[in-house]
Amino acid sequence: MSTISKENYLKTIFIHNNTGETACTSKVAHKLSVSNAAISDMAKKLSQEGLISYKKYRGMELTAEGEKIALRVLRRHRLWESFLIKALGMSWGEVHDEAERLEHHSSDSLIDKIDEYLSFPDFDPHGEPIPKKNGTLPKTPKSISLNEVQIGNTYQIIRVNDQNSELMKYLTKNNLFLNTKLQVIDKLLFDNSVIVKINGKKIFLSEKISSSIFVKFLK
Amino acid sequence: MSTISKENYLKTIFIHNNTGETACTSKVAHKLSVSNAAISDMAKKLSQEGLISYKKYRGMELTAEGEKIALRVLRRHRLWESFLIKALGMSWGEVHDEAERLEHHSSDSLIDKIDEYLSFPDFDPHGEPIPKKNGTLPKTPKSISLNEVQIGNTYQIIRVNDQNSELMKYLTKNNLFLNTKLQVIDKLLFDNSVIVKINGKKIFLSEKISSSIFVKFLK
DNA sequence: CTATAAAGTTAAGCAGGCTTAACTTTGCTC
DNA sequence: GAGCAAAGTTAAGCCTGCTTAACTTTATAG
Repeated sequence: MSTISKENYLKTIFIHNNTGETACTSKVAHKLSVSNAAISDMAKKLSQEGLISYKKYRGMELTAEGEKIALRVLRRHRLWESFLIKALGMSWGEVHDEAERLEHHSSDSLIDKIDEYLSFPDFDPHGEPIPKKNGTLPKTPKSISLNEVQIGNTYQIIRVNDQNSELMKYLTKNNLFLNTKLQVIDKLLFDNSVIVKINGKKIFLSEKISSSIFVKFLK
Repeated sequence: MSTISKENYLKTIFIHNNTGETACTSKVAHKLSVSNAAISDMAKKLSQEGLISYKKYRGMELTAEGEKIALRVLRRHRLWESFLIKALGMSWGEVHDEAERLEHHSSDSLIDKIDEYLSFPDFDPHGEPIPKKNGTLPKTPKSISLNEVQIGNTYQIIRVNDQNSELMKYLTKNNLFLNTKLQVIDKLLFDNSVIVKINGKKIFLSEKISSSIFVKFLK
């Protein structure tokens, strides 16, 4: 049986796998705010159910079956976020936590109605691809993190990491939105922070923040 | 702490209390699809938390504190139902089960946004009053059950009991909506069923169904 | 007033999803 | 390749919300 907890484990493992790495115990534990022991425990169960492949001390990877569930949860999450912003005028910073709960408590029929309401979008308001009903994931345009940009160039924000409500609120407060254009003024090597100019205004971005913002090169 | 399970117990007790009776173990158990033992168990806990008053073998009644929580859940449920119908075009029969889950997983802020979207309605699509943010309940117009009507008279449906998705689907299929006008053709005393005419068409309604439909006298 | 059925309660136990504490494995440094 | 810190695992146990089975209370019929 796929419970709320299991859905969250699978979703988190998917996101880790998706960056190329096998999901390791402590990272998943940190993300889910549970102990490492809880991960080992659940890894056994998910493995037995055929949802992940798991070798002790070697991290976790989703099976096709597990990925299917993860994508279904991700679809729900991203559609809910999109819907709450579009239909109810909620803000970037509010919707993540809300969607984090709603994603586990909506019927397929409801999710499909939301999808239809939004005209079957490919991307959510953070620029993340929304898994389709059939399980496919729209192709994400190439992007680099704001950590890796070059001084003097101009870029456009095409994706932000939707992992943290506080971060979202901070971005909103500083006029950092999807599609915002920015010029790189300076990079401070000793702390990996970046200084950018948006609409003529200089903004300082710490490594933590800039690494959550993904851009494409403009000029 | 108020958990999902406790919210459901309180909501169910409220609905029973609201009809005038103290909520008895077996009725609440039946409604929640759990054993009587589970009710006794939970009654102790809710009582200890000051949410209900409970004397063994004597049923349960909400305290002011418990009623506050119950009304908050009811508000969420009825606003969600209204919203799903209005914003997403879902049907009477679909929304109950959906709202039954969503009511436990929405922030106050989200619920208030839904309330605003709907222009702060007093009644939901079943004619049930929607508790206000401040905990007050809009006054319900006087109504009688379709069981108690008199042959020959004409009535208008002003409320239906939203307890069962299957019932809702049945009503929809038979053109029984809120505000529908109907004429009472006959009542069969031996099984308490009723025969009514709607738009010139005769419809047979069993006791179970007619007792869930509430009407006001027209002529 | 008593017998009895119905309703309610208690006790023991289970499953899920955690925790902490103790232990094991890994992999890196020297 | 020995030693050690970090990462991971196991074991025991807790809490919630249920279950079933056995028992108690209540209400009612005669």
